[in-house]
Amino acid sequence: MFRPVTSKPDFVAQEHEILALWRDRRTFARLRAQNAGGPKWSFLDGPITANNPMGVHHAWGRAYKDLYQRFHAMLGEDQRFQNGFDCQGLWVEVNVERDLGFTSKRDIEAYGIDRFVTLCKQRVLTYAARQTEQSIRLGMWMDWNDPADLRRLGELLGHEPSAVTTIEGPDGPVTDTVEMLVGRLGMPDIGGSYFTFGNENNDLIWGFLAEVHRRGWLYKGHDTMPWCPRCGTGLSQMEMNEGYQDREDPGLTVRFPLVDRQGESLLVWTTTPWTLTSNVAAAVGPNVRYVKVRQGEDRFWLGKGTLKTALQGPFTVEEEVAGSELVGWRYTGPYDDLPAVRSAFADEYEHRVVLWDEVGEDEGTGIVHIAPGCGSEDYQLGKMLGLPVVGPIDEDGRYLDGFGWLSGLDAPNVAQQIVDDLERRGFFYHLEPFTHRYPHCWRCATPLLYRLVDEWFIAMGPVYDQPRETLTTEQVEASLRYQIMEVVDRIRWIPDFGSDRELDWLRNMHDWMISKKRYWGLALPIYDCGACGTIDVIGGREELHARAIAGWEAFEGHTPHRPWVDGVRIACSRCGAPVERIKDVGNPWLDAGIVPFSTLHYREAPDYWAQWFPADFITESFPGQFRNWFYSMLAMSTVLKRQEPFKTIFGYALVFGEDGRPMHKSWGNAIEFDEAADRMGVDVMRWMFAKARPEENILFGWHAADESRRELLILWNVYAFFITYARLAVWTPAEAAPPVADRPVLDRWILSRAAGTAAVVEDRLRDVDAVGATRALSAFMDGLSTWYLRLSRRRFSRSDDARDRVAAFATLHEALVATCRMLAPILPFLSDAMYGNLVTTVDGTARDSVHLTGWPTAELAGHRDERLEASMASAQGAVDLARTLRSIAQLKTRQPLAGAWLALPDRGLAVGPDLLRLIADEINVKAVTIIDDESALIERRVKPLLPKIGKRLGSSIPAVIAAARSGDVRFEADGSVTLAGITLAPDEVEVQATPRPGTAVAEDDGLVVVLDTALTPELIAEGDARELQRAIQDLRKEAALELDDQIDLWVGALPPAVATHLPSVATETLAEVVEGEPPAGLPQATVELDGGPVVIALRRHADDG
RNA sequence: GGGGGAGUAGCUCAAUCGGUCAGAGCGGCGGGCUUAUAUCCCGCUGGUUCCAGGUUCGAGUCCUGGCUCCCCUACCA
Repeated sequence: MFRPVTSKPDFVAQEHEILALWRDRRTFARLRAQNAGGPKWSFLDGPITANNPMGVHHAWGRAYKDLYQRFHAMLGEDQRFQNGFDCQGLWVEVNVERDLGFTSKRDIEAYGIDRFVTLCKQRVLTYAARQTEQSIRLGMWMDWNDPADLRRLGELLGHEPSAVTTIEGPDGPVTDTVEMLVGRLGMPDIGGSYFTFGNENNDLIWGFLAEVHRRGWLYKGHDTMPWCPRCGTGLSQMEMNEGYQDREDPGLTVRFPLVDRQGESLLVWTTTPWTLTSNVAAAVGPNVRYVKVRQGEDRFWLGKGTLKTALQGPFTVEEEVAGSELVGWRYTGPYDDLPAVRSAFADEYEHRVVLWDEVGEDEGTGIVHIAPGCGSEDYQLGKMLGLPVVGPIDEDGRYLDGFGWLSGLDAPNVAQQIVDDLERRGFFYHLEPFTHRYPHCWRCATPLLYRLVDEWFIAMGPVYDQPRETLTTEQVEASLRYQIMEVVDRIRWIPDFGSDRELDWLRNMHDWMISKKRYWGLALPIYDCGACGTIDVIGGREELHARAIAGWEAFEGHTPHRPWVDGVRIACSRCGAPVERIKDVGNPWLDAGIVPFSTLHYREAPDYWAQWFPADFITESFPGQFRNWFYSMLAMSTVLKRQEPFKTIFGYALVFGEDGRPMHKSWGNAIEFDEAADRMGVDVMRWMFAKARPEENILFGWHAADESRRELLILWNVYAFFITYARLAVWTPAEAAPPVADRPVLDRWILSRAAGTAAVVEDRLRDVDAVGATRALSAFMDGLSTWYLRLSRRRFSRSDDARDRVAAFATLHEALVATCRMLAPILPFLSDAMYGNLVTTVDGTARDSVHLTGWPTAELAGHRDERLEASMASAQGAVDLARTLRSIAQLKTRQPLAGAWLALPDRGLAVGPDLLRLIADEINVKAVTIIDDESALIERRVKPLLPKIGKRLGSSIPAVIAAARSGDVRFEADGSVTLAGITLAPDEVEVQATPRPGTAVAEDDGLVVVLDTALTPELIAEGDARELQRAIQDLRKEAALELDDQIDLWVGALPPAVATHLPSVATETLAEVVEGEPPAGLPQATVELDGGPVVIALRRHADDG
């Protein structure tokens, strides 16, 4: 017997029960064992940053991951399920700093890098544990560590990292120091999630960097780069994107007095007053005209096109020249007296005017302040012209020594002091706020500065100014970016615009800045010899050991992180001098990019790697990843193997609040994952996610969840109905049922629909189209509930025909089980809860989870009957039309009518007696008759199929359409038709029936229904009987009686014609009619019948008397 | 600043190769069915398909220009 089922399910509680079942029965482990050795489908998990609890935006992507892994598991495919965590990088550091109340890198160094790095590791372990729990709650089935183990390691790490401890692995216990166990997480002997801070991960990146160096693509760049003064680090091009914000800066116009032209000055505009200390030149444009203007005693030079905007007050133009005329003029800089400037200018340099193509007149004065120490374009220009460089600020954005009163001040905050100073010394001209887009640190929102730095880069190779297909092999060999593009071409991008985005990024990508002047991250294995300038790059831990000349003992036993690895020295490969590692750590996208190698055991098990590489599938949110994970994987895989790291990539957009804005705590539209899981349940969430169009942002909120839940409740109610009546009837699947071919048309229809849906959903999911899959599933569930079940209810509840009843139960059972299997990848909890009751409780030999069953397409295929499905669609259309007619005629569906007529479009459909009976029942008429186009009620109409004839007929189309509309048609013997003198072949038109004017009919796309609206006394009496029955059922419901309670019924005086129906009404309502007046106090009601009001009353029939 | 995409009902979105009447869901209003249903069905309401031109027998769809929004990209001083 099935377990009883409530009609008001608590999905959340049920999900927790299912989680417990999966755990107790080891369902996931059994699934993997079942599929072991099957065809491989390689999924690679993009690592989630283990730095905070998981958000609902993560849940969207992780729902996709789980959906497709479960689906492919149902196809019997063998998979890797390894979960991954991203661990290293500034985002973790920033949070640890915040916890400690630190404000600068000096705080970290004073605290101790070793303790700081340990805290970073602990934070990662803490949130890895938390995210693991949340992912389990989401229903994900992945290979990960017991969260308790991660927490224990984190705790031990804080106390005694070198203590030896033991952890349970898949093949037995593993013993090592705490620190090394943490470094070995995710390796085969320990199992579970991979962590990008792992030893193997770092080691393989070293190998990658050594290879890059071997090919000559690694270099140290001296340049001005965007710099975050709070984080004390440069930003790579990848990181620059998020942080552009509108910002108001001082728009300052200063005067640079000309040395050789007494009383004359250049006017120069800047939005970064702090860079004025570093001015070495003023640039003019070759195609810009310059004028000298007089204002009072002053003479100013500026671009002609900027006169109106740049100058304040009245002026007189005295002279006009080309930009080239100004070149070479010497001027006095505003900060020439500062010691740093004096020493930079020591070899006789003087400020002068230079020519630069980029100068324009859109903003400012047409004369550009050039400070090569404070801007990268300035730097390039300065390099070309041999200008001195004055770099004014340190890592924290403070002025260095040698800048007089400015030394020690925060550069971004000195604008007002500089203005005051310039004003006092006569350099000031005008100040006006200026709003522009300005880059900010993506991590801490601090406005960036441009700072002179040494950083490490991977060269991307030249960009050729020619179409890619015209490149020679030599050109491609010389340019990494084009090699990556070739790899991109071999990947399927979904949605397909992804490919263009990635190629666009690669075309515009500058050299990849991989260094960061921070603490927690990949230790770059670069050894830069101070003695001879040789650069050695170490390709792995073993190589480091072999080449170490000092410090190895102290390092041994530690993970390859700062500060421990910093103490190891090697001998320079050229001059033999002892060399230290550079202090920088690596760009964190290196960590994630190596994952297709490190997690697949590229180094220690090449055969295994070759089986799983490239991945068949990855999925991540598109925004951002083109230049991050996708890019780094592509770059590393191209360098190491010249091969695509994944074959298909599915991208999706962002999760927004229900109000269409990004989720933001202070806006009140943010929803935490845990809260969503507790209140809406994760299946509801997963259904929303699966239905959402991936290329659009999803608007996530409680109302959307309610809509989603309603859909699941429809299914649940079908299921609850089935269970209720199967229990009453004591039916189980063991009972022999008639062959499907012998079952009623509705049964054959719903099973055909199930078969068709399974095929469509499989096709859609294989094609990574969850939207298409959910649409097909929604349509199927709707048909199951509102058509199949609604029309079949009597067969379950009170059928006299035992054989028919068994057919109904068997059909609905099979349809529901098929539904569970089709829903399993999307709704793992609901589907398994229903399946458990539908199958496991009654069949001890069946698999005990829906997730262990295979995908059902093949099993259902025999049920498919597409012709029947099309005919049923017509029947449904006919019912809709009849309802419309009833509504217009104000005849309730309860009122029986004598008959209806039906005309079908000419589509070769067969609506046999079965379907006519079904339509008749549904619209409550005695009989439905098919009419043909000879009937007096309708006439034939021709619908020209425009897409077919349009090209052939051209301008005569309007006449053809007009003729078709007016019915001016000649039907030819061969089936062709003539309209407006033009003959159309049979396959160029569709012949439809349409109503002749003046009859009571409804029509839709050739389907015509005519309703006999005449009421006879017999029909009215029958309608009254139905009304009476409904009132009794209402009253039963009101009295809260059980479905199978017998009742005593009192009915007031009825007209004789209605009274004849009373016995059947009594049967329907399980009533025994009692004569006389009802006892007082019983539930009663008044029914408005055609013959007048009638009072009814009832009570539960006493069991024994 | 450069490049790309999108504008369809109050909201979220459909509309096949250019094809006859631009449709759903949600919302609102009215009605109906129902002892599976907090479901569902029917009807009504709601549209200058962003604007202006053009191509075509025919344009939501293609072309040109404009407006608005989004995304990508960018240190123009």
